[in-house]
Amino acid sequence: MSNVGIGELAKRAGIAIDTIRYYERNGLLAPAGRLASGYRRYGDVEFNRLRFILRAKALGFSLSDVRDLLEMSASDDVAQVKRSAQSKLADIDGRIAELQRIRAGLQTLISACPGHGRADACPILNALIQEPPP
Amino acid sequence: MSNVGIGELAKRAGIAIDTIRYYERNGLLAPAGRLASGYRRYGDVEFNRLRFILRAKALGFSLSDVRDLLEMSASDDVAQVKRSAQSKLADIDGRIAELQRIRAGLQTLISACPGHGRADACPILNALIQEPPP
DNA sequence: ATTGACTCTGGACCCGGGTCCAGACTGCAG
DNA sequence: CTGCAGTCTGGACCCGGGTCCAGAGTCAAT
Repeated sequence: MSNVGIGELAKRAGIAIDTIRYYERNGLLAPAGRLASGYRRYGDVEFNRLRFILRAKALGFSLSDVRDLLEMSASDDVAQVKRSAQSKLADIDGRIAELQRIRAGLQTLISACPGHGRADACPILNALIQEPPP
Repeated sequence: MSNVGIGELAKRAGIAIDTIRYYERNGLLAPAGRLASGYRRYGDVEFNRLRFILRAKALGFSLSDVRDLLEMSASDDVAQVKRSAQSKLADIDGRIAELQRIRAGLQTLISACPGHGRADACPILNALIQEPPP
């Protein structure tokens, strides 16, 4: 199958060529080999690895998280992978809770704001002006 | 009251001096005046404005959002402020929904993962390997 | 008057995650 | 063989939101 150049790989993955080279520089995705000319060649293994990277990123992992995941998967350390996923889940829960806290504050202010009149009657502005920052 | 220097203002606001100067460079907070020496002086107005900035940031507004809010509040355009807050609320809702989608995907994988055994039996790794990135 | 703490400026640097560029070289179709 | 698209490298640059630094000048307490 495969054995494609960087342009084709980028096209198949739906990302920019530069991004692939960026991932390579950062130790996430090395080409399967090179032509005598130096042109990178990629096979199915690399394509799947790249999809792994993109998928993990979409799940909220940073590139260095992804690097860790790839290392763990290479080392067959399933327990570690699971722990990492759990820790990422807790992280995401924290982010959701924080956003919900912010949302509630904003919603309260919006509900109380008449939407017209003088600025000093606007609870949104007043809250920003008067409440202590956290 | 007040009429303090930048160090005192930073201390009262609980942020770094450099951050105040950074906000000034970015048009968010100018000092009330300067001494002949060039030293910045700040009064209550500036202190409140700084708290506004910090509070708005904590509500999920970017610095350029905050700049807009400050301009709106200066122009007494309450309707505009309310619309901006509503739009920020929608934005936050979107971020929450996205995180919940991610969370659900992750949770499913974690539940299905035995946490031991070979890597190819781990649904977390398999999902990352096999599913198409979005 | 001296000293130590404070402040000034302009600019460099950090992080993550890319994006873009120039100048040289290569691969492939016609 | 020519011509053009593709690729190579190293490095610069972008974003937001700061952070740090050097060298010079200043304030206030003793």
